Amino acid sequence: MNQKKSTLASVAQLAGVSIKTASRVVRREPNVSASTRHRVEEAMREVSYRPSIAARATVGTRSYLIGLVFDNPNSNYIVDLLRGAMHQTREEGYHLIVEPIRSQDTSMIHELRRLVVQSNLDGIVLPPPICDLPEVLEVLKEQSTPYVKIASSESSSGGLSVGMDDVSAAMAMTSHLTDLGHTDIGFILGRQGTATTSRRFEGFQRAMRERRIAVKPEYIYEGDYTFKAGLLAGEQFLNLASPPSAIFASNDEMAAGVTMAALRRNLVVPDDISIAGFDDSPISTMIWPPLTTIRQPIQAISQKAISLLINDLREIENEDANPTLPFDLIVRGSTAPHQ
Amino acid sequence: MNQKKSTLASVAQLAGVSIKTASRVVRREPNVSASTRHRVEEAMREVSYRPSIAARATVGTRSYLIGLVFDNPNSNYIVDLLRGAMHQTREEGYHLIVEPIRSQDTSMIHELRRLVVQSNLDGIVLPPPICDLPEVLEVLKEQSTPYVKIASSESSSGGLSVGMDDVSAAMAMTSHLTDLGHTDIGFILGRQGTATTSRRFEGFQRAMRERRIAVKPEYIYEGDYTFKAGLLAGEQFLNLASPPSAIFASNDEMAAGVTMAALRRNLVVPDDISIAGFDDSPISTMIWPPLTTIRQPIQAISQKAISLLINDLREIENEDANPTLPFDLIVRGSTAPHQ
DNA sequence: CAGACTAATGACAATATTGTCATAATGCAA
DNA sequence: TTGCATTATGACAATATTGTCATTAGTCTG
Repeated sequence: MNQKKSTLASVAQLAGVSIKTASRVVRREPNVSASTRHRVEEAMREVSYRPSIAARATVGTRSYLIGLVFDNPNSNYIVDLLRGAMHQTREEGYHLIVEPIRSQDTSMIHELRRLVVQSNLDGIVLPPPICDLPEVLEVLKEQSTPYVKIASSESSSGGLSVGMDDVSAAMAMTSHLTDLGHTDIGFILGRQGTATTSRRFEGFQRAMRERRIAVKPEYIYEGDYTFKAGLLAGEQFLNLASPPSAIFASNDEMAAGVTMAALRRNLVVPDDISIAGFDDSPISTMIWPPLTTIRQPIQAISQKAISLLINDLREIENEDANPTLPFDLIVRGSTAPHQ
Repeated sequence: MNQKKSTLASVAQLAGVSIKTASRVVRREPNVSASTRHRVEEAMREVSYRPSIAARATVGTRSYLIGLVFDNPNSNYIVDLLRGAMHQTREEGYHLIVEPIRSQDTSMIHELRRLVVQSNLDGIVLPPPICDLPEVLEVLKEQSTPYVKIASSESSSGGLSVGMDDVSAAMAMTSHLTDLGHTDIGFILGRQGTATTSRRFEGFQRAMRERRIAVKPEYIYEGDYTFKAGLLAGEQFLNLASPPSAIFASNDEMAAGVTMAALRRNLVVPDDISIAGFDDSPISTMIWPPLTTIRQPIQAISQKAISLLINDLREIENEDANPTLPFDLIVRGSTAPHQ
């Protein structure tokens, strides 16, 4: 049983240096000779040293704690976000504190403040829709807690936001459909007022404009990201005198709804109609045929957010280039050449 | 700006007692006179005192940290579990550390041990399927870290498990169907070897036996909890010379698959065939008609688990009564009287 | 080679809390 | 009132780490 405690003191003793010097090596501070650094690192490996967050936090400078608050009905999104964030925090020797908060709740702001000051968070990750609440940003500025927003609407002021290039992704999907020969393409919007849906719609429109294909008003449906909205949209489109030959829904739930609508009319997907989704949510492979869709790099996004928070938020702060991460266009069975 | 630090020292000074006495009041230790206790509590309120977890953890007795590890493909389940666990930990003045682990990964055990010893966890919650891994339980016993399992299979040895009474729930659903006049009921099993599916099947069988209704072998299908399995099961059942008039799938994804199979044959649910699911997952209301299903009290279960871990694990340990929490039978549009 | 500067290292205090042990106050029986 | 037991309280050490400042070693410049 060589569980031997693994404290900085034991490392220092083993390496024959002072505790402080050992600390310097651990924290990658300058002014340590190469040889001692080497010796200490060896000792660290020997006793498999891991710094105690508790003690670090006690002394008070850094807490080595990153917060992640969420209030989002979409569990898959949250879990992916969590996975990425946890991986990165662990990588950097930090820990993650996760807190669910309810956006509308009046006591929310109060709880948020408590979380931030009591746990002495080094930073906080704000996924949508929380990242678009001005009062939240207010509190964080007031407490001067660094934060990174995830996929926020560009209008929301202040702070860095990391996300995906929704416009390009929607353009890519639209191009995929036009490349297959489709020109009559229906588009289903998501919930009104969300940043993502307007960006996705913009991408669709821009791609269509580039190809000089007119977008008919009756081919636009205002949905709300639900399966049912997709079902209704599908029925409405298919009832038209000249229905579209392809439908691009701005998320997978709605695309699944369209699929069901098509099925009800005994249409064969993708032979009779192509259907495209967005998000690569689990439902996209749970239905038949599986959906052609866009995969968001959610884990990568939250990793990036954490990494920014821990490492180089300061430097980047001034240049307001919100980093975007690459997406994947996933072609599955729901899209095919226009016949 | 009366942010004034709020340490135990400040509380003690304000109350005119020693730090130690203030600590005693905070920790509800005995041997404090009513008057001083009162005075200290007043002072705590005054400076809105909150103990520093960091310092507590440093000194080493209790860490006030509870761990929750997970490795589960079902995001909704995890998020619900998280919600309940977080609520309860917050309630009790503890914090929650969440870590994703991969059951099959060889380094998993090592990481788990690291988590437990490094963070000095006061306890850990083990959801399925992790709760059924003997080596995990081994590590925890070795480190003498208390743990509570969630919905473990009864065969898995040692430790308390809190969950739902799957048998009764399946019986309730079966009764619901027989009460509607159905006697030819198809049952779709989940993944082979999981504790839940065998319990649900047992409930189905028991209810049928009680009503003296024979269960035909061709009405049993071995699925694996996926949408596709449900689709295949549905097709197989509906191809039978005398197809069942109701189908009870042991989760909602499969029930959704059955619904799609019925739809493909232009059958009307629930008029032509009743379909029942299990779990009340989001898909149950995303399809049409919405599924009659069983709601697991997931949040309540994880709350209970945390509460047990923190408060009264010791006392209960000996009596091996694994607590079960009440479920809900949710009747929606997918079941109707037999015609 | 002296002087000055820089790099490398360590001693010690500080952090917020809890555990141990000692001391003071109180209650009660003889 | 004395003696004893119990209750209430506090002084002090311990926890693992980081920050401050001082000291030593090493290097460069003239």
